[in-house]
Amino acid sequence: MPEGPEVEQVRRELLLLEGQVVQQAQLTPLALKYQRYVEQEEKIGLLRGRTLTKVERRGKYLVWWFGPDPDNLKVMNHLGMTGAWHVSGQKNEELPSHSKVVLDFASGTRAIFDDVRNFGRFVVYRSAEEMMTRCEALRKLGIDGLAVPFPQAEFEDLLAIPRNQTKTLGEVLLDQRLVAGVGNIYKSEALFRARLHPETIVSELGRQEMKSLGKAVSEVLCQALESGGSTISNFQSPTGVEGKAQEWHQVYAREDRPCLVCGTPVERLVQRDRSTFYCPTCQPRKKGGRGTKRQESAKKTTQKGRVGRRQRR
DNA sequence: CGTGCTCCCTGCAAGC
DNA sequence: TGCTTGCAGGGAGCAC
Repeated sequence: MPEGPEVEQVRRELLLLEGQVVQQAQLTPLALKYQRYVEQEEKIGLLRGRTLTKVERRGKYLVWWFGPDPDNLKVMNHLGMTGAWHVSGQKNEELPSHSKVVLDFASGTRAIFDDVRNFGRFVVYRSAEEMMTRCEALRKLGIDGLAVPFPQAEFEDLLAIPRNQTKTLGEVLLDQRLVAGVGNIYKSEALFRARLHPETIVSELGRQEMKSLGKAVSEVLCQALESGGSTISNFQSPTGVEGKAQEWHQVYAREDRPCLVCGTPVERLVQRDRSTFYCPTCQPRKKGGRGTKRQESAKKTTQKGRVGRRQRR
């Protein structure tokens, strides 16, 4: 699943499209089976004839800017779990099986948005203002986890606000209003690097621990970007470049396997329906920390690799 | 303002 | 072997 570093990787590979003019923008027949794209049917036509002036990343979102007016059309694009862009010069090739959006540029370049699980988004707005009004999540994003230097003071200020004080570290790190760009993989990796137990309550953190946490988040994300992102299960970059970040995952998806530092079996717990992997030895619970109340909602799993989940359908 | 719950999706691993 | 079940995941939208 693309997190901040993977989305940044995608952005960089889309940069070659900047300055190009859209000849045609279409939704695929498959896309029109979903309400979220039917809503875009009319607006996507507005892209024709526009120049793509910029592709920027905000957290895990890509924002596509279309000119000529700098405050002209904007596209909010989220890759969700399985969204991927394919860029090529071939227009006669068969589309990937879950393609949703096809952008043809005057240069002959074609960009295809393919999204297997359909959790991604591609939403056209008439202006930046409309986008920021309509897309609350984008408006509320916290600091960018990939920012260099990492804004540590701002990070600590955000941790100090009331809604964050009572959360566990595992919960708060996934909140895009704190650090935008952190996902489930780098959440576990950052906690491991900071040697902090995922059930630690934010208010229990000392100055030094907040510093380690910010540093760990920043380092994990930046290192992932340098390695070209994690190529895991369903993430693919536009040009098929394979990331190497998964090669240094210390705890993620390593339940029951020995910690690479101390050999203790890695454990997994579930927080807000998301798995968190950690080493119980390297990331000990805080001494004297209360926090026992929290264990109810963050139950440790009993079966290997399976979690009891709510029933659906 | 906040929290917590449900839903969106489909490939595929696990279980029978 | 072949079928069914349900997990994986981030975010939107809703009720309260």
